[in-house]
Amino acid sequence: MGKKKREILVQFNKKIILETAEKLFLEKGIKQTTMDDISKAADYSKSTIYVYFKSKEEIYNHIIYDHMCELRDVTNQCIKEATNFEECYYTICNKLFLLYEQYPLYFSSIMGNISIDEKALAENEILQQIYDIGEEIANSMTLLFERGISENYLSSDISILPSVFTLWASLGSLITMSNEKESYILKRMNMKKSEFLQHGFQMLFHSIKRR
Amino acid sequence: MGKKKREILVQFNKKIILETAEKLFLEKGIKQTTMDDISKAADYSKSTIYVYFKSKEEIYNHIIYDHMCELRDVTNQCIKEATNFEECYYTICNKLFLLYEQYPLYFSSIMGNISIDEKALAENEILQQIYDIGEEIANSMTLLFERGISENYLSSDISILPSVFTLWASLGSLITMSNEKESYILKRMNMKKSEFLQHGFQMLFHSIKRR
DNA sequence: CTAATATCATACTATTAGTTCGATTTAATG
DNA sequence: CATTAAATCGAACTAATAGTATGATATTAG
Repeated sequence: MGKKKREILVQFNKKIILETAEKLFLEKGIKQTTMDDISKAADYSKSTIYVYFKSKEEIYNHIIYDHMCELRDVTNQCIKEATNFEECYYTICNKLFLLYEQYPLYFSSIMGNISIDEKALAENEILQQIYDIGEEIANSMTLLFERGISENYLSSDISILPSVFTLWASLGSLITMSNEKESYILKRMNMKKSEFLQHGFQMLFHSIKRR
Repeated sequence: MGKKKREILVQFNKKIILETAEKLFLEKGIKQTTMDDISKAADYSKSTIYVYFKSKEEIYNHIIYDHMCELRDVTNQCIKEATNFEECYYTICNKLFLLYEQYPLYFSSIMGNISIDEKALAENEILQQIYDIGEEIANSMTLLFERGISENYLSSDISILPSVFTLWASLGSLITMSNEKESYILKRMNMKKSEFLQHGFQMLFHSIKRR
């Protein structure tokens, strides 16, 4: 078997394991899913699972990585297609919300791993890759903010990178919170989650908007 | 022994166990601290520990509860002493940051448990108490926002409760993030953590400020 | 002193991540 | 087809740890 073919097979096996793990994680929770569960459901022996991934955490990190790539693609898409900064801002906000709904288990990690500190990163390939994707996203957002300045939505003396990171952290936390507290929001604020989120997105828009 | 005296002893024992657990959690991490560790360090047998707390999670929740009480007291203090809304806002921001530094392990839970959804809350006394403290804090913040309106820092048609919760989530996430990414912030933005935070606090102030 | 209560030590169960290793299967290659 | 190397299997094993059970011992109230 040529080297190419083998490599394809390896990726194929990894993919099956990851997809199975993700399905189980969603069904019964990450903590509650055991390596034996994954092994049985994916129809590989446990030893084989450990050939492909050196720990459960590495499986988790690979899932995060894949979804961060999706996030990067989505944001880049928004930036490419938007007609102006403000529209792009709200589109990204709503896409982030969709991402939460699609991957509630991973959303915080996806958002929070944008440019994590470079600790113990060197030894771990997948963490390194996660870091790199985070940087790509941060760079795209920086470009978007520059566009915001040129379109006069943002002041030209805004500190771009600090603003990007503050906004990013706020959006991530807002979206997570609106889901965790959905019934509270309905009861105490008489708002649907989506209304609450729109309010929050507007609020945070004003945190960066030119004054 | 009178009932009073016994009750005092119970509280005393609980306190020792909690303090010991917290010390160990800080030293070696929460996950890495075993119930046997706590038992040995606190000098109670493991069985006795389980008389006072029904699980490790309950110990954790009691610690959270205690620190949420501190947070409530601190915010109330700020609100009482501040000369105006803006000053109070920044004082609370800085107090939150101090709280993070004091309790890095619990900060997210302290901030995030403000008014959690009422699920499975009924059966669990300490979670119920945590919920109640969260409500107290939310109420204080509501009063503060009303003062902000009357002092003309905030617009009179602001949606108070949604704004409080969005701000709260944003501040919590910002503070946590600034610590996790401290070295990144220094390297890429050439800012000390405290500078970055001041920038973020100002940004978020503009998200609520009257326009 | 007696009875109730609190504490103790110890051993136990159950779960699960991760390892080991020899047996078996698969497939490339001559 | 036969040889060989790589991949996979399976099953038993280790180590860690939350939580339980139990019977003995100590403390204290009345």
